[in-house]
Amino acid sequence: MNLKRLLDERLSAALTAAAGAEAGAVVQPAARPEFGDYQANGVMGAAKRARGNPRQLAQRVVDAADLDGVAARLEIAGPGFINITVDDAFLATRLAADGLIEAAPAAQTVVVDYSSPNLAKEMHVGHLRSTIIGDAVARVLEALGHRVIRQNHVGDWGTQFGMLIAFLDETGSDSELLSDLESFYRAAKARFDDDAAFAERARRMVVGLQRGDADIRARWQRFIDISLSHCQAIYDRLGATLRPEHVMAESAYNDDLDAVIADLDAAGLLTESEGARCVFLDEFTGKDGAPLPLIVQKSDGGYLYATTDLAAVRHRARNLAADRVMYFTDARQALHFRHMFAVAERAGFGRAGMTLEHYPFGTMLGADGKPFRTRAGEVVKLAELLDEAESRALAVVTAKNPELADDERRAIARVVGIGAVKYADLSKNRTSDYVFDWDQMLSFDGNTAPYLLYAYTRIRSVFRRGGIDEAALQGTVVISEPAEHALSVMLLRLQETLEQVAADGLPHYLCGYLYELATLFMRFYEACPILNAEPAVRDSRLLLCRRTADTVRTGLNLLGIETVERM
RNA sequence: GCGCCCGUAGCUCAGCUGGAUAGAGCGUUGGCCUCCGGAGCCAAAGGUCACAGGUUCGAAUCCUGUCGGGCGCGCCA
Repeated sequence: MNLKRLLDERLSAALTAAAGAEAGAVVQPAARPEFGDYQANGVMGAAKRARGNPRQLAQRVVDAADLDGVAARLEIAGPGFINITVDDAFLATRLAADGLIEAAPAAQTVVVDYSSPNLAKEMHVGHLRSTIIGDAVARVLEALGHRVIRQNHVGDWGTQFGMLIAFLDETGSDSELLSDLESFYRAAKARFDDDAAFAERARRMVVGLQRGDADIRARWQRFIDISLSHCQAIYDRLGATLRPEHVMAESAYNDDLDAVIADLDAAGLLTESEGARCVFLDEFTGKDGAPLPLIVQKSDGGYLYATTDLAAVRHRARNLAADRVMYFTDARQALHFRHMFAVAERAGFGRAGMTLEHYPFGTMLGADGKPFRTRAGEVVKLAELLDEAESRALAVVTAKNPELADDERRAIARVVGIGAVKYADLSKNRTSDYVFDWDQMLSFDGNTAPYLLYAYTRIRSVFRRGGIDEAALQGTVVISEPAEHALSVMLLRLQETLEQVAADGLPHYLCGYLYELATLFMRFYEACPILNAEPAVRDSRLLLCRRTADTVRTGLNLLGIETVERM
């Protein structure tokens, strides 16, 4: 149940009746514990509009509000706030009756476009954010009952692939070099720059590729398959839900591009400029106020990423019947997407009610504030980043728990290390750049994956130590201590949090929620004996433990992070 | 030149459609294991929310300007 929405609806109805005009109660989580659990801030504004006294209006709202059995107390405070304390019996009932997550009000078909690496090179840290943020949002949308269609718009087309195919010819597809696409690319580039004959072969490959030459296409496909298998290995390690069937490569739109141009032409949007075919919209200008084109066909006849992106919009509307398309890409592409969305709309590539939404994020920086690189100044490969995360985590786990068996420590280190990297990224809101810092993310304190995993293992430990069969626990929670009340309210706030994540595409709301939940659990744990409590209290507290564990595990899983039973 | 994003504690970050005394973690200082895991809990110190105006009952949040940083602006993606 979305408790926040329930309170908001009931209080808004009362406020509208009392004020004689449509008004929202504006319910939010309370800013401070002494204000209760939630607060309604809408009375002051409504009173202002009605030229009434806010405290008197607040009193009428409190009198009229239909919250019997939901709120234990409604208190008017300050200039006209209504502070809401949720009823303990109500909390107990909901915790017993409700599942963790329920379907959101209106189910949609949502296309989530994320990861989208360039297959010419190996995945590097620049691909991390798109992959894990997009994946987390996709999972949350699914959990809320939406139909999610993942689209991995990989780059597999263009001039650089001619060079790579030519080089593949020389080295063979079982080449050692291919295990490291980054060096393969560099070696190919060196050949291209140094050897005119090779460069000529590379150019012929490009032409053949575009013309659909079967032999060249087959060789291209071989390279793509190898590169994609590298990506899949990374996805599997990262615990991303992306699978081969989600790949919808640029090349897949190849046959649609002529039609895109024709459609743009038919809509009267096409203009030729300096030999290229462009779309000019009045609201887009570039340097010195000159009209900014969206170039859809180069002067040599070749198509561009804008063309492919437009074809993708068309496909997502017509064939996938999307209601909402979410793009998770680098913030530097913001202008491109705004531009492309506007053109798509003018051209009628969308469908009624379908929204195109860009979710940008910034560059990953090193501790020095410069783009995150190796000491040698090279981009950091994702595979190497994950190796380091696991080895650092293993060192910490070994230091903390040397008595654990070697293979168990490795298993824990994998979950903790990968989880720490993902969580460090997911927990930040920044649409601008963010600082990647090993020490911070593996410090195992504060708002980090290790802290949450630790909280989880402590709960599991209670069940282990007590020899409790958690599945057999019965009855309802009985709330007596403040720490139990605070924990219970927070447990019920998962739903509103997930709906917020789905609405805004910001997984850090979920991170913040889980951190608060874990903190409240730790307080409860310190304040309230569990196994040593008298039987009725003990069972109630065990129920709270079980629900907390389920919530933390579910929340972490929605972020694409696994849990461990001990660490 | 124009546009987008950003500027919150020494550092890394929260702050949800404008709400009450701007919150966490790290670091610093000081407490807490006769009790379910001390990778924990409690407390203290630390802020002209870049700056200046404006809007209003109320501004970190909205508007304008200034300063500072990042990024983008025709055939790469």
